[in-house]
Amino acid sequence: MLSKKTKYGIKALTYLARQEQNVPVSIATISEMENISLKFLESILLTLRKSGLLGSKKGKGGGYYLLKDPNDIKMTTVMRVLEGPIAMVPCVSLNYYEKCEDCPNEAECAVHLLMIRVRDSNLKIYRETSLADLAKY
Amino acid sequence: MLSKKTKYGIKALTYLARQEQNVPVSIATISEMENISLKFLESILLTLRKSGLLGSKKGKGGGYYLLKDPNDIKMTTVMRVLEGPIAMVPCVSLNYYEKCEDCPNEAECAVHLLMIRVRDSNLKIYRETSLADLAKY
DNA sequence: TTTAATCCTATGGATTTAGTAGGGTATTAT
DNA sequence: ATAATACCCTACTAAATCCATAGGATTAAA
Repeated sequence: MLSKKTKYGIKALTYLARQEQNVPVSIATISEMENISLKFLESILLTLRKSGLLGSKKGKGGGYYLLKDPNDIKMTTVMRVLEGPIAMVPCVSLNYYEKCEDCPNEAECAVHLLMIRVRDSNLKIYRETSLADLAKY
Repeated sequence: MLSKKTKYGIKALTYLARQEQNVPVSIATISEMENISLKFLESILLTLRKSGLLGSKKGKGGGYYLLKDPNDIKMTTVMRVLEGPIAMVPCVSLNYYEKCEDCPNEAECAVHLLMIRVRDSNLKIYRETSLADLAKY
């Protein structure tokens, strides 16, 4: 299951990508428009800012804004920041590989084999999908 | 992340599929060969039996065995039984559809759009992969 | 009748999730 | 300057899920 954190994070990013101009949007605005708990959203946007996807401006008229063109924000990045590794098991993770304790031979492991296929296909989708693609609709 | 339940379940099914003859194999045997906690495996095999994938034989010389040819056991079935719905959000689930409370319009929802793509590609993989495919290696 | 196996229920610790609460700090418009 | 606005940070919690264990009941073969 996708966590609400990720779900809300994607919604917020899309909302920002849909703005005509890239001016700061307040948390409160996004919270209202996308029906997301304000405080929870606050923590999510903080994560996104720390990851380098968003910039922020304090004070009156402040808020969050995208740091890059939506076409250049791939969903691989977004998913990794919000949801964590894309692989469903550590033994097929590209960035966070870990050997399974119980598994003597990865080459013969059915789970390993299956999950490599799943990882590759998901990776393909996330790589081919940008924030701009999702914001279009 | 894939749950251990699913991971162990797939391993157990593969172990059974790799047997020369389809005779009952005890929980203890599978547990040892695949390094899975016996009691946990027990509950998993019970689930698989209740779902109709496995048959069981009680008493001495008893154990679990596949009810169908491994070629006819698709991973869609296995994943749904062990891990639950394949969709990452209920609003794109074929079998367990649920509308999102917060989302006024699915057609414009970025999460919805993205997760449909993910669902479709995963579904394709699970449909095209049988237990026999995984047991080959 | 003994032994070996599944069947079933319950329980508990650990971890994660999805928030909530409350205050602190920085910036900007006026 | 100062009030208003918005970001920043920490801590807490209720609920759910995950992983596993325990113990007994039931069944069937030798």
